[in-house]
Amino acid sequence: MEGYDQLNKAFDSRVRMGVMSVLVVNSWVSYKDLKSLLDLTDGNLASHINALEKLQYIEIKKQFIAKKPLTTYRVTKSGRKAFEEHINGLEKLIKGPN
Amino acid sequence: MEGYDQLNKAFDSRVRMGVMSVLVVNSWVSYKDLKSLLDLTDGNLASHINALEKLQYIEIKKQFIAKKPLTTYRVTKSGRKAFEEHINGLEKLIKGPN
DNA sequence: TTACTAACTTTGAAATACAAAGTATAATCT
DNA sequence: AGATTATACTTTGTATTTCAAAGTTAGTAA
Repeated sequence: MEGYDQLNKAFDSRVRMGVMSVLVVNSWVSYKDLKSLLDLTDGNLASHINALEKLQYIEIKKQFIAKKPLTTYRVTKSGRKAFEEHINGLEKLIKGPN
Repeated sequence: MEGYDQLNKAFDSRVRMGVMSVLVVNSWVSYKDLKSLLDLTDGNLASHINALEKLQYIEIKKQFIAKKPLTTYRVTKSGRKAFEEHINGLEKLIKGPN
């Protein structure tokens, strides 16, 4: 099974796939935007973000903008690498043998 | 998030991705082969196969070959469709906006 | 001071994952 | 005949994960 062992357990989740997919193409996306983009509850988003942060796949920035708190996220270098590896595995799996 | 809502929860698993990937390109693959291809324990493989069968994504055939039991699996039409939809979602996610 | 917003955290229930051990059936060995 | 082996599960039990709902905190606004 070519590619199978390149699949990363961290991305065995629709939500985490969604978060990473957003973050690999957009830098510093807000909590609110992620929540609405992926249509999640607070508890759910927070726990997935937490998991990705613990793995150091994403990085967090907290600021006040227009006098309101704004938390934003971006993917780290190793997060990007891990995600690419996973995608790579998926592509191999999907293409099949040939 | 283009593609995000095409992701199928049923395939939020390395093992089920593996099983489906094998089965979309090979018809009637045996239990034993799946187990060794994906390097799984019996309990684990059986439960994932069970889940896929309940969803009617795979179909099971039981025979005796060379006087030994042989259970084989193939993907169903709707399983193939569901998997393709998922892959489609993944591809959209991965390609990003552009 | 009360209400509101962003962003969490906590709690708890349900679902999922997984290994280890046990089971059923038929075949083969002694 | 009795024991052993192979395939393919099923059962059991634990650990992990997922998720919603409710609660929390800090700053802002009326």
